[in-house]
Amino acid sequence: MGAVADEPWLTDEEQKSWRSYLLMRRTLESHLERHLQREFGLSGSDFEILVNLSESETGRMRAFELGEATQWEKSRMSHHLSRMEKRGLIRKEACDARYPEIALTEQGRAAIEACAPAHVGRVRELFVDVFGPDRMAMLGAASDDVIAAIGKHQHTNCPPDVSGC
Amino acid sequence: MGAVADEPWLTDEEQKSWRSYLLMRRTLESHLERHLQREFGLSGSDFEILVNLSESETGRMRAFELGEATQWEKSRMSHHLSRMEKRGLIRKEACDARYPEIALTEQGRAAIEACAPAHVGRVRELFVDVFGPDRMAMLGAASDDVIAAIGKHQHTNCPPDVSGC
DNA sequence: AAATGTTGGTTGATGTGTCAACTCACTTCG
DNA sequence: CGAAGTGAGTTGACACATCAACCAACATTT
Repeated sequence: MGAVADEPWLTDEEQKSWRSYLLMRRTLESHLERHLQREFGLSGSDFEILVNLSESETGRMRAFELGEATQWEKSRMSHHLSRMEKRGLIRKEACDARYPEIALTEQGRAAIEACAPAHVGRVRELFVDVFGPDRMAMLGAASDDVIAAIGKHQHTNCPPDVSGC
Repeated sequence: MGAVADEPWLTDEEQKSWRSYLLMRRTLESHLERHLQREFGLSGSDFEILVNLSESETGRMRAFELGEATQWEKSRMSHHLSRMEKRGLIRKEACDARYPEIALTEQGRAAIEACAPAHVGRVRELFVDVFGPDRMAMLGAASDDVIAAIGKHQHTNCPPDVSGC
């Protein structure tokens, strides 16, 4: 468990921060998720879809657009939209006779409007305000760097013939 | 969507950082998880259990200890250990005739030793080194603050009679 | 000693995410 | 025109997480 330079292992400092981060991530996520579920009967996934739909001008989007916005796999999207439709939160409308549009229902809009303030309030209280503006800005910048690094890694590390990249 | 002080909403700055963080978190997690799965046939959950077992002196722990270390629900632990046993990664040994011990098998130890360097290497390359020491230290400190805030919130916000807190 | 409670652990039902295979409308190329 | 291809979306099988109910061994109480 040393800190030899060309070994992949983390130093004690690094490991401590990394593990704090992992624990925070899990604790925050399950806390937010549980409250959303208890108080409003919505999962984090439901919330994400509803936010995207409610932010669009028309309240309707194609599944593909939702996929771009959320970065979900298409099959996850399909499954989840079916479940949400069954619960009356959205509706699939076959306008294009090929690519159905996903529309927010009354009930869906009511749900998102009811829970958004409480949810955002908790995000602010437990995360944004705890970080504070400086650390928050730094986190945003570092996050963008990590996203870029992963993107670059995807391209450099995958010769085009290798499957599944 | 303004920034009225006593409203819960996030400012544009805050929202940008928060969303970058969310995207980073998801991208990193799915990237690490997918590679672990592809290259070694292990899920992140498998990895977590195996790391804890392999770090213990004896290579064996009680399920309860694993639960404390990982913060999993006990039923999740039970289900997952059953699956891992079926795959030969661990073994449940009924020494105490009541609380079975979870032991690393040969195969389990081989699996964790084979994949740990690659996994840690990716964490370093894509996260730790991208953050760099300063931002990494800051993230660790801020994470601890968030964990503390959530802990305090749990206590202050739940009158003892309310169910499920 | 019998009744009760506590606690670590299991089980089954249900909702969710992922992968691979598939459908179907439309394109493109022969 | 017809055959192969493309791309959005669906489906089914499986792994997984969560919840509530349960079990079984120990502790406590009376």
